[in-house]
Amino acid sequence: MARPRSFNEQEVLDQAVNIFWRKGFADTSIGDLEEALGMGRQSIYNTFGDKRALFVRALQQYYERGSAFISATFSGQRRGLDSIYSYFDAVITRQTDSDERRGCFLVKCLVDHGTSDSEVTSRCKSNESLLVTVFKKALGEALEDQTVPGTIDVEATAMMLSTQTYGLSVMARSGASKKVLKESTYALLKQLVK
Amino acid sequence: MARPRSFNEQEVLDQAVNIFWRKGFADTSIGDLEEALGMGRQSIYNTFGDKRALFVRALQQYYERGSAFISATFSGQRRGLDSIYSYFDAVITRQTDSDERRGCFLVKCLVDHGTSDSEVTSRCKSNESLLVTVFKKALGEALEDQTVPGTIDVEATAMMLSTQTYGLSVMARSGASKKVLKESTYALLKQLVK
DNA sequence: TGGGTTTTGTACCGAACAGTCAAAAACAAG
DNA sequence: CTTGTTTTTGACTGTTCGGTACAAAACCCA
Repeated sequence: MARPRSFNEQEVLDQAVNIFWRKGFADTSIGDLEEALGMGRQSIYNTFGDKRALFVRALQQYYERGSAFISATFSGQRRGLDSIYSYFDAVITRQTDSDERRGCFLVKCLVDHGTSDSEVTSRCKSNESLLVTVFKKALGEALEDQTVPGTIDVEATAMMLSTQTYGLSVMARSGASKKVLKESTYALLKQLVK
Repeated sequence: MARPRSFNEQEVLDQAVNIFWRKGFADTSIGDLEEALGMGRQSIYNTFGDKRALFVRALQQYYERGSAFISATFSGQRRGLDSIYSYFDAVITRQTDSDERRGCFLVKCLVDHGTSDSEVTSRCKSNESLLVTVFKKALGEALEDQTVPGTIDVEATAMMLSTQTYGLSVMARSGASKKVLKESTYALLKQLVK
């Protein structure tokens, strides 16, 4: 009945994440978006509303993929300390495999917009609490398996591992190599082993 | 011989840090700076050159103060694990004592500008290597005192503690309370004790 | 092939931006 | 008080910004 769209919405949102990640929200102009998304100005406004709404959509897509990734990593065959190891391995690989997209987009948004932007903080909080939850689950399993000392504070340790995840993102952003990040992470996890 | 300045340069730079920290570089207009710094537009351009130069000066001042703070903390009477504990205590207090200035300005700049801005990254790198250096020194002392296991990898552990410092800054930015940050940090440091 | 609907390209708008210019104001020294 | 130097004030400029209006183009269905 009508002219079909010449773009795929999810692919476009991926490109939006890319450019917002690289330049930040304020420094990304509509012209930049036209070029990066490969669509005209009016199509952008038709599809997403305005620059801000497009940003939130992009952030949402990134968040959903990240959550799925976390859930998948912690619900495979691995359990306990193993799942924690493999999660950090995957995170480090993800965060160092591209020269431009270093770190975590959620961390960038969080640091960018601080506590004032509820659209940003709500997604970051959700991500964080998911992370704490899966860490607690894995630590609980490790306690069952007796691979960690029975004296650890599960809640605080899960928080600490989340903090380390944030730290890795900043480290990656500052250009740290995969090797350094892995050694640093192993130095942490080795201390956990019983 | 001439009209004296009506402002103190260091105080003005502090205010510049404040507003750049709160709004980010791109979102801070010259008008915002006039208001925050309490000086006219032409005075800003006379004194600092342009917006970018002012930003770099502000960053530099923040960096110098931070470095002095780190050096001071690790050259007091405390040594070994004690100095590491007191450093994290001080960091956590600094990063949570104000509702607006949460986290670390260097981390914000690093995440903001990524690896592309050499003026930013050089200061962050300097800060990071200073931190790694003092952590290594403290861990070396702890080894002498036999308060940590002889098996630890000093280099990797120092890196890991720096990563944790970055992580704390992001956590603080996301609104974590002083209590949570302390518990999380203690969960980490307790694992280090022999 | 032609009508109806949606997408797309182009031109455009007021606002806000970083930065400049010139004149006025404030001081120190004689 | 006058002179010389610097800071300050405020108006101004060209550019870029996010967003809009409108018409042309592309497509589906009949």
